[in-house]
Amino acid sequence: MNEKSILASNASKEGAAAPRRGRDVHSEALALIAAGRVRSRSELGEALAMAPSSISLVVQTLVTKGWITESGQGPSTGGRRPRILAVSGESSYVLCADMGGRHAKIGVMGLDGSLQESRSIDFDVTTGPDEGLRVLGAAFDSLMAERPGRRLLGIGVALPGPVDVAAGCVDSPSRMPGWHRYPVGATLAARFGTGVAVENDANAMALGEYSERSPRSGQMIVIKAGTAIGAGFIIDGKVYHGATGAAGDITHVRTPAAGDALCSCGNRGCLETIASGAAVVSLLRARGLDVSTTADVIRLVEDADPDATGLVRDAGRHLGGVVSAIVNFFNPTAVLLNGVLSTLEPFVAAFRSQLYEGCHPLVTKELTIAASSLGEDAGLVGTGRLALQQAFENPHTQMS
Amino acid sequence: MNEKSILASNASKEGAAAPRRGRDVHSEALALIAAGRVRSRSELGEALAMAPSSISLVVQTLVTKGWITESGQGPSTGGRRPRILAVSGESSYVLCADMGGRHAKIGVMGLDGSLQESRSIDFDVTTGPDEGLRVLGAAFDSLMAERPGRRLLGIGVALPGPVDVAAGCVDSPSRMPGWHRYPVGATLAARFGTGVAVENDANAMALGEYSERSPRSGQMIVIKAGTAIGAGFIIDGKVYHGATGAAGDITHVRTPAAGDALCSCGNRGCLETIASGAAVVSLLRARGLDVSTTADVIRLVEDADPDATGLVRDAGRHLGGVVSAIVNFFNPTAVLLNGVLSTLEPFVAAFRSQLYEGCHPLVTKELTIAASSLGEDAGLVGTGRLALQQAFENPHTQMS
DNA sequence: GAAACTTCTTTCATGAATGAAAAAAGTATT
DNA sequence: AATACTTTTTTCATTCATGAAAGAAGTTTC
Repeated sequence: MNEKSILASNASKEGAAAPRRGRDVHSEALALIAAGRVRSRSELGEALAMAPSSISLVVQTLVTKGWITESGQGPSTGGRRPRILAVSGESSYVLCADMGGRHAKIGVMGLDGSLQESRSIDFDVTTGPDEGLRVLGAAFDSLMAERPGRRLLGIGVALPGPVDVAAGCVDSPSRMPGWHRYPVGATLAARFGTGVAVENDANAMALGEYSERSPRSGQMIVIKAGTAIGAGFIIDGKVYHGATGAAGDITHVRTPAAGDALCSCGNRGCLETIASGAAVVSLLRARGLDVSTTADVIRLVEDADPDATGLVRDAGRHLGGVVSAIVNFFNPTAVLLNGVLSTLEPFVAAFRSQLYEGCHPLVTKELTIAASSLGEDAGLVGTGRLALQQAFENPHTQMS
Repeated sequence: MNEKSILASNASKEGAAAPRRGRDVHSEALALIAAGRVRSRSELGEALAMAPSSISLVVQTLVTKGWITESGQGPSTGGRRPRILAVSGESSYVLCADMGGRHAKIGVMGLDGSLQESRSIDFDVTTGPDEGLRVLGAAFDSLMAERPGRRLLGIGVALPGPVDVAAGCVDSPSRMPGWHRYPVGATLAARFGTGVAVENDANAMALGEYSERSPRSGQMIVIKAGTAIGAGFIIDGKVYHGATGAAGDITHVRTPAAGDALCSCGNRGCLETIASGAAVVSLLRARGLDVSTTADVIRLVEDADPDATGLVRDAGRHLGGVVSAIVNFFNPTAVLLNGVLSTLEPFVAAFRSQLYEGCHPLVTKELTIAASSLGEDAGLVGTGRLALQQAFENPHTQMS
């Protein structure tokens, strides 16, 4: 009964018949057109790998529903000229947020998937969900107030803890007092009247990076190396969540170099106690330096402080050691580094070298190891994409 | 033009209209029935996640084409009794082989996925592919001679090295002189006139274990701990191969306890040098004990030899340490142990305990950690399944 | 033993996507 | 400018899979 009902609820949706499984052609078409990746029906046909006849029907419904319009003709390439398609709801947008421990980034993404605005706000996760979501809601309000007459289609939020995506909440977070199973998604959905996608911050970051890569295929691991360490894993274009949604935990892997240092998780010897930004800070303080945040460490390394540079290099090495085991087993197409530490060359270099040394040649042969291309906006882009995906799916919010 | 033609050849097949992309429902249904994984229409519906009505039609065509028959009724579970489905080509079979370094196992699998026979043959991988495949071919011949009038539908072979599944050969194996890119699949296909599936031994083992588990879902990692160490990873019911087909390498992960021991891969500090059966053998010899094979070690441990037991326990612990990093990241539903070492309680106990200690509770909460249920036949069952899958796919060899 | 569920299977009208062919709108060639 | 080719889009009958509802065959409860 259990299994069956789950299957049923997945398979059958809203009474419509036979939507091609796991694929809403209309959403995809809309996204492609909005992103400017296709301009005519025939290009859309190629992009979606569908028959021209089907494309014709899809475009027809999109036009009659008022989502797209035909806007003139394009240049001929030796035959009939294509009729240019464009989204009509150009003014619609989604809101996205990437919450950290001490501050958050919020942004606005257009239907084409472009991040139209990105700003930082003060945000203290330790004040609890009520206050936290109040602050976030107010920030969203001001973004919306700056866009009168434009429609909000959805919201995406990334949180720095284990996220239950289906329930839209965090589960047993280690540094988010009061947030355990607090209905973040439902709260925001009620406040703004739209769908809300909730995801882990590292996963969102991974999705963001993935969506910006040119051959959008393969398996990708994205490591967030900041004050804390996180990782996200993309397979088949989707975030891999694992059996209990806890996949991507890398920060509490035991590593010998960590010795007996006590970790926030209660265990000893976790990677976090030696390779995270927070770890470097406390190691530097132990050496008598006056640092209190990861940003201080960044400054020191940029000023070529030998102690700081050495510790950062060590951090990169230890991270590389742990990741190499995963890469060996997992054989991904790319490993990307993000987070503030990834802006430091010594860190990246040590990470890379450790990865090449610790992995089988067959695995590193065609492996891309690189620093993020999106930088601080990666998480925002990821949550934006999630929000768009959710907005396009199902009970289609009729556009203006 | 290039892109277009590729897309076209993918999308449009043999004039038929709208086959659900990348999926032949009839083959899958047949496979499920033959494998004994479903016994009735309704079970088939759950397994394929299709509507009962569709299943009805699929079964109808399979029956009229003579591939399956209804054979009586099953037990009721509180309602109408299911009508049992079974393949009609009961006499057809596939051959399978699991090649090791010093010997091989070969077997016969029926259409229902049951291993009808399993025997060991002498086989020395170092004699090279020509001789090796001659020996294997002869062994297959005798299995076939014992089954006159029955049809061979396909062959599955597992090899102890990195396998290029698409090409049907091994690529840069470390202990298989002369086998590099030798066309194993093509050679056997030409000799026996059937399709041949070639897979890595650990992957085959993983698939075998997977196919015998009750809720056939989730992500599963299977570790082969024998003279060497290998691992296979199943996701969505399929072997995960990674970007270059090298996924599952666990034996060359660096582990600090290994120190500077030189590994066969040319590197130092690999897990293999301390946690494999071969490693235990050489460590015992260094202590002056008279052992030469992993089987000797097994005997010693069964006789409660303290040295051997201690080293085996260490091996389990080190393996557990490496696997815990992977499990943390990957959050699978199950981790299974196979290989001769997995028959030793001290080994399994140490592995388990290390895994529980080294993993985040959120990950181990619902994690199954167990010794294999299939034992030595796991690889054989896996290759048999692969052979069946291949046989069912494509130009359907019309059954008798 | 009749009524009330359950489970399994089929019937039927419908939606989604298709291929084939034609139409529409160009460009290039004579 | 008439003809021949290209490219883009639509029309139409057809196939695949579906949901809803009914039918078939049991079990459980009162």
